[in-house]
Amino acid sequence: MRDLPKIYNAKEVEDKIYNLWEEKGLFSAKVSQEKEPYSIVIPPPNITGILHMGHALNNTIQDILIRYKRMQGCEALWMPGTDHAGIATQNVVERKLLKGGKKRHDLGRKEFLDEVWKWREEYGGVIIKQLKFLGASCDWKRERFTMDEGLSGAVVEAFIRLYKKGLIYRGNYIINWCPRCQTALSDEEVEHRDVDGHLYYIKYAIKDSNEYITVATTRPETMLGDTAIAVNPTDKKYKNLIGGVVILPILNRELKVIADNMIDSKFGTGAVKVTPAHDPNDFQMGKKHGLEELNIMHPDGTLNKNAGDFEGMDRFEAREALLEVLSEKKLIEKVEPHKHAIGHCYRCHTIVEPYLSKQWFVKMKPLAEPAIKAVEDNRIKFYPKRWRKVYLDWMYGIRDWCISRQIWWGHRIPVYYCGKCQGIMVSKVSPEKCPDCGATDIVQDPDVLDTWFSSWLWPFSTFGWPFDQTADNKGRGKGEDKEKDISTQSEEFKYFYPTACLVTAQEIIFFWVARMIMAGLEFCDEIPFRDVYIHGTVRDKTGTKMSKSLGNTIDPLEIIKEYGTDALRFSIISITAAGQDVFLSKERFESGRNFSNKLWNVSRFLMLNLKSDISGDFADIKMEGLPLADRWLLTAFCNTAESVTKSLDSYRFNDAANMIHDFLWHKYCDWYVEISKASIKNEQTQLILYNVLKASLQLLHPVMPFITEEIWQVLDGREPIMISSWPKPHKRLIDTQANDYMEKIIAIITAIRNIRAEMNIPHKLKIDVLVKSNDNVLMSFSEEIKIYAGRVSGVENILIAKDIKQPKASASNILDFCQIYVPLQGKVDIVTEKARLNKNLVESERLVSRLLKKLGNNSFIDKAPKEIVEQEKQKELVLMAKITRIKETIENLT
RNA sequence: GGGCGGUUAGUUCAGUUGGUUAGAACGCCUGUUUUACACACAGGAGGUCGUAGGUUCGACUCCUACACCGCCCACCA
Repeated sequence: MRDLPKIYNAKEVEDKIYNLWEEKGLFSAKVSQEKEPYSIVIPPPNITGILHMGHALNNTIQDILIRYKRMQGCEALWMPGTDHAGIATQNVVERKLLKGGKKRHDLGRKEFLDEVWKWREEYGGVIIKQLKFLGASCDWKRERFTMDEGLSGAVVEAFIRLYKKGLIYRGNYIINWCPRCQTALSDEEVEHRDVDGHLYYIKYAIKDSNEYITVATTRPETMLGDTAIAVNPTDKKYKNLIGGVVILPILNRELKVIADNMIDSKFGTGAVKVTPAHDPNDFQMGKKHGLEELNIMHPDGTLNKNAGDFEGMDRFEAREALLEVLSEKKLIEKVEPHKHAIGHCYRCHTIVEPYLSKQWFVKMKPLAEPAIKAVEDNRIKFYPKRWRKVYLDWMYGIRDWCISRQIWWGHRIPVYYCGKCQGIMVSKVSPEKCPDCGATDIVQDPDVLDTWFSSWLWPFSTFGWPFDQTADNKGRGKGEDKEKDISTQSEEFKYFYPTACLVTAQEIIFFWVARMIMAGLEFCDEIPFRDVYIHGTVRDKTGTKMSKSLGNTIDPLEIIKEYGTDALRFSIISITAAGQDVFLSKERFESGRNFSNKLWNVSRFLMLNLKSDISGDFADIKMEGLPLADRWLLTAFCNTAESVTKSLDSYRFNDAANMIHDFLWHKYCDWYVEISKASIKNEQTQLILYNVLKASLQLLHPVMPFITEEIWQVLDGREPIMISSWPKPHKRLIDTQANDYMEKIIAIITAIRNIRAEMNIPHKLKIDVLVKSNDNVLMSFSEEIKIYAGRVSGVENILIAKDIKQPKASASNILDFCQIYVPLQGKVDIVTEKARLNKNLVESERLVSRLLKKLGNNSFIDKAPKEIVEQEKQKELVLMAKITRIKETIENLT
């Protein structure tokens, strides 16, 4: 054993330890038939990502599971990688180009993509480096990227399979369009936020009449694309207008008045303008009534030539201009404030436009069915359970998935069009000629796929799926492992898939979790994971979600720098109850830092006091003749080991962390180490100090990997703690009676300390103590009590006996099972002493009266279980006796 | 509009199937340089568990309403 430096230098230790693990190859997992597999795939962070508290929480949890299972003897694989994050990354690179005054179209597709790859080479690995700072024990050699050769092959394969099954189609529909990113979005990529808007009441002239019909709208500019007016067929107000014609203001086009029961006659005026090209409802109505779909907008959100004088204006600019014109013409009946939810792009937060365009879709209902069943049958379980319902509700109402994106960065859609006959070819590679007409004029679809179209394959594409391919199956990207043979990869898939647990946040259930389940069942005929653990969202202390734009973030890297990674991990885990959101402030990390410091110092204490050649494990501890405190500690340790194991098995990470904290700090350090200072040279004491600390470090290792490894290396060093075996409680070491009596002694010592503190007895002054008790067993521990109390509460002599009389001028403390007297000639003030005893009396009487009420209730006696009644009667006896003794003690005070 | 979560000490939160004298951390008060740790040690104060009902021998825990805070979903223009 070597010494530990006085101060724990987290940064230095963390670098050293992480390198040690990596050098020894401890992160890597391989197929091993003797071991049970335990695998987790990481939610691949975006290559644009930088580590935030959400990542810190998410990855700490995964690392805890992986380290725990690894120590339990599983072949634990944590599969890492990154996501190409189509829109997000493209936006970042576009912004960078813009600084040089260039747009992506100035470069052209190929050159732009080169730029993105360059950017990725330079910055795409930042998040991985940061995960390493966090201590993540991923099998880095397996690191994947969603744009790898292999994973790209998987994407194409998945597309083609679905297309052939008729589950992918192309069509003109209203989709969510981001005018800034200039691409379609899926429904999930739109964030709805309540916005204070207005409801404008606009008058449309009825043809050949002086009258008007008023419609209400929140988006007046879309009226330029109106192709009808709709009312409810049962609405008496408008009955005679149905089939008539009204004049669209400004553009003066004629619009038919149609009847449709989609219209709610109670909302607004009961009459609705119909704009099939710019509203999903109107689109549906338009189809039903054969209305013209008139697009008035360019992809960038400016109006097109169909908008007349408003052509070229931005949509919101046009709204203002249009309202002005309408107002001049006195066509605005009124304007009401109106709060409503408006969709925003989840990547750039621009207001999304419902937009008519030709896109590719996945038919989801057939995919959803088996995925619903898998959860209904509990083959996949959600933790906490409430997310099961959220998942199922969404799946029951699932809608088709718009998967084409009008951006460049991503997997290009494997569809080719014949320039001559317009035929469609779906293929892995560009066909040389059209199979229908033989033309060679062939163009690939310019669009790329939604990022999530690669993510949903992640749990199996990372294991080399698809397996029946040769061309697309050569592993991971640029150059490495080209020779890897297919059977090996299938072997790994068979071994590690399905994965054990998916750890993620609530926001991602629909985007990713649900889709992975569908993909797993569709493409592999097997669920992708058995458990889904949903942790809370990280918020600031006011409850607002942490985000860069709000500036309310706490940077995990800063915490790591200041307090150490283990402090970060411990703190965030100990305050995160299963699935609850986490409210953070910087001060909350102090508890983790303090705990690190405590661990470090108690370890230093051992180094300074233990024999340098100490060895021997739990088996070498001789229980025979072992003192009480030692038995108590061993029992408490076994209980802790058992509870921690149970907690980790049920995803109760905060409980696990807090239980080890409590054991190590308050039992091991505060009591056992203090007491053992009296017998520090004793071999058994040393063995216990040594082994209990080591085993506790093991229990703590999944949560605080670095400091536990560092201390372990110094204490033991034979093999890293990381691959040591998870501690099991040994029956031999458990002594319940000793445990109970030690708890009593702790109560006695606490009572003595209480007297000392309240009587202001100086620390250096030794005192004598008398304990009156009828408990023979307690008396049999007299010698130990004397040592313990002497060591930690400054007691010179202590006498435990049945027939002790209350000495004159003594301070006392009456417990449930004994009376404690401290003779203090000349130091006891009768008034304060009485007050002290009285407080105890009042509290005991309060408890007794409550008990008496309960025991006086006949139906309690009749109906409550016998043990409970007996237990309450016992309590009453004990308390009554205690009250009597307190009263006597007060009376004898002179 | 539908669904979900929360409401427990000054603060932030635990409290797993109903039976504990309702816990922790931080903060607060008092004392301590006791030979690992002041990022510490010892002692202490502090809660009618959001409100109102109900079920039960018994409710922080189960049920029903309500209030407030927060989140998610939703094509009422």
